[in-house]
Amino acid sequence: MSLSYPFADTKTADRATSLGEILDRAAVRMTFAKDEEIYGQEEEADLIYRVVSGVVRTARFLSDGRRQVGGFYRAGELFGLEMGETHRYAAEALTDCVVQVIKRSALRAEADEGELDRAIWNAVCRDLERAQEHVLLLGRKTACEKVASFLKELAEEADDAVELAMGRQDIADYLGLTIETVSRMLTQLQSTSVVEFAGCRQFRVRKWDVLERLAA
Amino acid sequence: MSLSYPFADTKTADRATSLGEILDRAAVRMTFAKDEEIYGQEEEADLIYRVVSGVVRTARFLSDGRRQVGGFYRAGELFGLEMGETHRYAAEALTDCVVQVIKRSALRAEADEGELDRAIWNAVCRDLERAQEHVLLLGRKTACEKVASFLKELAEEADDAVELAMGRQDIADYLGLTIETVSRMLTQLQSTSVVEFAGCRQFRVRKWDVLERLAA
DNA sequence: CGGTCCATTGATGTCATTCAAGAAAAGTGG
DNA sequence: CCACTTTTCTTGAATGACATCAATGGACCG
Repeated sequence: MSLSYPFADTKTADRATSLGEILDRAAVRMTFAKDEEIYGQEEEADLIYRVVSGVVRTARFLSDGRRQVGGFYRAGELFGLEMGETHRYAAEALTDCVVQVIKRSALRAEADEGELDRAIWNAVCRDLERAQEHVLLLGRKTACEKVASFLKELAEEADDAVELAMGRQDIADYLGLTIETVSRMLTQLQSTSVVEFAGCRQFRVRKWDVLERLAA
Repeated sequence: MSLSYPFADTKTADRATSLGEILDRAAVRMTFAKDEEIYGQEEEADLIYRVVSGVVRTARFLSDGRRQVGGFYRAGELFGLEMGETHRYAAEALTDCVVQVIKRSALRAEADEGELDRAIWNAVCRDLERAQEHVLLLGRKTACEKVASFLKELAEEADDAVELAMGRQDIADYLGLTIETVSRMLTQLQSTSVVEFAGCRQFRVRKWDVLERLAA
C-alpha cells in the first residue's frame, strides 16, 4: 500500500458542492495491490472510503476459513460505512486499485452537511438494497439461478461485452457455491447459448429473455 | 385491519423529545390480524412503521412461490424504511399486532430533525447489519449452524425461557431450509442437550458454550 | 518453453430436500 | 370439558443437488 497526499488548497473560499470535489481536495489517496487488505473484519470503523479505480470486494471469514463475499465496489462508490463500532466485513483489493480515504469527522468539517449526509445515506441505502437482494439469492435460488442472476446484474450495467473483474473463487464465495459448481453452470449457460464467453473473463449475453427467466 | 386515531393534542407547545412520544402523538395506530399483509412487495414506500405489540415479518416471494423471510421485528422497532421507491420485501403480521404508521413527510413536520434522522438512521443501520449477518448465514453455514445461530440470537436477548413467536415454516424460510430440516436440527440439538424444549414453541439453552460453537 | 496458477470436466460422496406417513398441538362445536 | 377436525410438527426412507476429490486442460508469465 502507498500514500499520496492531496494538494492542500484549504484556502479555497467556496465550499465544494459535490462529494467528489470534497474528496479530491481533502481525502488521502491510497493505492492497494491486488489482494491487499484495505481494512480488516473487526477493525474500528471511522473512515470512509471511495473507489477511484479498480474494484474492491468485501468479505467475511468463518473461523474455519469459509469465506462469504459481501459485494463488489467499483469506481465512484463509497464503502466501509458499516456504522457499527467495527467493520463486520473486511475490504480487499480485488484488482490493483486506488482509493480515497477520509475520516468521517474531517469530512464533516469540509462539506456542507446536506451534501455529505445525502451521499452517505445513498451509499448505506444502496448497500442495504444489495444485501437484501443477496439474501434472497442465497436463501432461495438454485445454483443455476444464482449464476444467471450474477451475470444478469453485471450485464445490465454494461453495454455489450462484459469484463469479469473477479475470478471463479470470488464468484463462488459471493454466490455461496464452489468454483466447480460455478464453472459447470457457466458451461451450461454457454452450451444453451444464453451467454457466450471469449476466454474465461469476458462474455456477452445472447438471449436476454432466457437469462432473465433463469435469474428468477 | 382496523384503524384508530391518536388524540389530536397538536396544541402542545413543546416539541417531543423522543421518537416514541412523537409517534404516540402523531401516528395512526393500526391493528393487523395474524398473517395479514401490512404492505406488499413492490408497493410504494413513503410510510414509516413501528411495532407497538406483536411481531412483524418481512418476506419476499419468487414467482413460483418460494419465499425468503428477511427478518422479524418486535415491539419498539421501526420497519418499512427501505428507501427505494418501492418495498422490496413485503411486511406481514406474524402474530396479531398493533403498528404505528406515519407519513415520512408528516413526521418531518412534527419532530425536531435531529431526533427523527437519528432514529431512522439507527433503524436503517440495524437493518443493514442484520442483512449482512443474514448473508453470511445463508451463504456459508450448514443447516445445523443456521439453526444454532437462530436460537442463539433469540436466546441472547431473552433471560431464561425463550418463546418462539414463529412457526417452523417461518424459521425455515428465514434460514433458507425446509421445515423438515429445521425440525431435524432442533431434535438433534435437543438430543445432545444443547437446548431443551417445552412444547414446540418454547425452549431454554442448556449449554451456551456448545451453542455458540455450533453457531460458528 | 517450462512452470505456476486458474478453470474445466468427470467420478463419487454427502447433506439437505422431497415424498410419505404418523404424532402432537391447536382450533371448533356440542 | 370432551370428542372431532384441522393444522403443524416430527420422523423415516428415497432422491437429488451441490460438494468433494482427482485429473486434465488452458492461460499467463518469466
